[in-house]
Amino acid sequence: MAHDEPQRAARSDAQRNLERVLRAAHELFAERGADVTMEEVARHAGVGVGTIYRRFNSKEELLAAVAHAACASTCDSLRAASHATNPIARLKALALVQFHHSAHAPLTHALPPIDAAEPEEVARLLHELLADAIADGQRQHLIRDGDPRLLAAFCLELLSLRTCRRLGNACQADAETLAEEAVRFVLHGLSRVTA
Amino acid sequence: MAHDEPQRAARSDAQRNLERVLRAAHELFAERGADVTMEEVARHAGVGVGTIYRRFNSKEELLAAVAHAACASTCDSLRAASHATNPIARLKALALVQFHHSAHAPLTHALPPIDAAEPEEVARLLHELLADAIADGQRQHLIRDGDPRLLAAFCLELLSLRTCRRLGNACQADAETLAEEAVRFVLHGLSRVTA
Amino acid sequence: MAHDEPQRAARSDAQRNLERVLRAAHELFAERGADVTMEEVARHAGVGVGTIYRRFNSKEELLAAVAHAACASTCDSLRAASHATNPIARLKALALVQFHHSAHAPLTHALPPIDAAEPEEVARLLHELLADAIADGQRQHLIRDGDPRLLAAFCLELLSLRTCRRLGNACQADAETLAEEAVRFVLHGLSRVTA
Amino acid sequence: MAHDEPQRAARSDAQRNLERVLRAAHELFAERGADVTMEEVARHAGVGVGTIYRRFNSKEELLAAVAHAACASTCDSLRAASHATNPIARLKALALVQFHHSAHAPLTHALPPIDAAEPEEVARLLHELLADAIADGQRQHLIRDGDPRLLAAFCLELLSLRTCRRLGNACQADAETLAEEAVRFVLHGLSRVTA
DNA sequence: CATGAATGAGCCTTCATTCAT
DNA sequence: TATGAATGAAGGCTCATTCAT
Repeated sequence: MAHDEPQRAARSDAQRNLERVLRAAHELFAERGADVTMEEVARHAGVGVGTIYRRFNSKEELLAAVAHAACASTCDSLRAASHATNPIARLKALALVQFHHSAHAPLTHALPPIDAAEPEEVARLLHELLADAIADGQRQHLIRDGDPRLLAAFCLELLSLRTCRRLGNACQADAETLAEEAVRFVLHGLSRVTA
Repeated sequence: MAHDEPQRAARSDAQRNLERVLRAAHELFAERGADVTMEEVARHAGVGVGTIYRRFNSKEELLAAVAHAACASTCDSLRAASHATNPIARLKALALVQFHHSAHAPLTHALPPIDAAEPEEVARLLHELLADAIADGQRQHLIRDGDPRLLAAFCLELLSLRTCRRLGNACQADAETLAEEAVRFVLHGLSRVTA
Repeated sequence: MAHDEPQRAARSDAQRNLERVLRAAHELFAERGADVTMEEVARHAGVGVGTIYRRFNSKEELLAAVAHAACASTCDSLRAASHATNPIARLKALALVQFHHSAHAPLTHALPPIDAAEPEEVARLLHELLADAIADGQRQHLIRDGDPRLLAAFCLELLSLRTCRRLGNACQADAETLAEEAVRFVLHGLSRVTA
Repeated sequence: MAHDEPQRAARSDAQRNLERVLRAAHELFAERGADVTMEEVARHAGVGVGTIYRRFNSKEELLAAVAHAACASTCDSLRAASHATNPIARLKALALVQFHHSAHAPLTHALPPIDAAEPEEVARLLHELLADAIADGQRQHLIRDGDPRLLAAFCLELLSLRTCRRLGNACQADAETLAEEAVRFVLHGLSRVTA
């Protein structure tokens, strides 16, 4: 037991390094996409490049791992958001998840097709849950008619941080305000036009 | 005049090469952004790298030229689209321009800030014209209330080829159909909800 | 302290590589000027090109560094040579410094104007010290009359390794012998012609 | 005969082009050495690159031709200068030839060893004639003792335009004045020290 | 013959990856 | 196990040379 201490310490050190690497990689890749140097990631994480290559066999693997973590986090949020029973509330909650997930756009965009399965799966799931909510809303006559999958897709598109950034350039509002406006616009777009 | 022939012949050949280079560069940059090799562009155009460098001093200049051409084309379309007097028709026409202009997204995204002025100017103009159309529509009670600039921004975002490509993955329709659906969604979102 | 060893070992290895690079670069640049390939320098130093670029941001910087080292070495020699009190002895010593410094002629010639400040400063200093020695000699009636700056310039010109190499082609003597002959010629040229 | 006219005109045109190319190449190479672009030479000569390649199979050949012309000119001057009977006058005349020949230094410096035979032959001849003059002067007790070949070599070195340019930086005199000073210095260096 | 557009080998430089310490 | 120096393949760019007009 006594001689376990240093090992455990070493292990926790390694664990901490792994986390630092992932955090650093996430920040940089999410901000600037794939054209960030491994050296830069290492520096940002406060380790040497070798330390990264001990855990990840290539830059691609690191990208995939970071994307995986982001997707896992989004999935947690999705599970929580899909519990609401009211279709409109569910729709709002899911939209908010999409809004935050889109913050990693440059990251998922940078993935090579072979590694893009998971982010696409997340997008697929998000889209499915959104379509379900819309279909429910249609059944309850809260939302206008139309292919739910298509309507859901439009909603997703409208609710990305990237979008909000561009709006910030054209208009005069902060991201959060714009997000709310976007949800409102979407809901209006989905609302029934009564007569 | 007769002795002009060879010169003009040489020039027309060069002209054709220039066009091939621009076309090749446009296709590749618009598809995959800036991380396309000059060698690749040259191969795609059926010329050597030197031929490209005879016309463009750097990859950056080539990118800028291609972006310029795309912007000029979009401007032509904008002029044509902004003639419609009916606000809704104008809105549809402008939306279609945006739809096609967005096909170059990775290209304009790849431009260094210094060269991004023109694409941003086009985006600004597109946005302004759309906002004008929306404001007109509001005055004629054809479009619901709300900041025209904000509403216009949402419309733009929704009408990109990129968006349509993603929708193509999730749904079962070709790009043109999706574009029409998107316009319809947007118009519904802008329509007055008559109690 | 014990755990400093590996770091210091790594550092000393790197240090040795740096020295090898500088030595290789010096030899090649001094011999053939700037049109030596970085690959060639690397091969000559027994390293990869990347190793050079780790220390020097560009070929120009490498050139500048090599030139700086050569100038520093010359400055040391100058300090030592300028201590002699006898003007003739001082003149001889300085002439020898010039003789050795001129071995790097193609190197300093290859520097871009922006980096040429230091070599020019060395040349200026050498010239100034030589002119001082000549002026002293004139005051003591050991050297014939004439503008000391001009006479000094002639001396410098006559005392270059490059010159000696050419003499070696035309005559039948080694460089050192020729250097001595050159000093003798110079001194004779500077000597007072006593009617 | 009538139909000879255009041919002769064409031929004289070609002749004129050849001269222009040689003159342009001479000016540029003599000023900046071998790192002048063929395109630059062509532009300077007012022709296309193809016209140069019609006469010279390579840049190297052009360099050699330009060097040949310069050497031939120098040889003419040498022949004229070597007629003087007075050794001192002959020495001065030859020194002046060297002074002007050295104006092409960067050009001859740029020649690859294989083509350097002729310039070296000129240098050899110049050196030989100078040594002869010195030997004559020694026989007539006008010049101090010493190996004539060695003394001649020193004279040559001292009398280059390149030298004069550098002196111009350090002192305050134009090239011609400096040349005269150099000759004076050389003659003083060669003069007999009586007693 | 003249032209100058096209070619492509080769140079400088970057960066993912490896490996000695 | 962590470090960061070393490696070298690959990309941007230049320029001697060729060739269609």
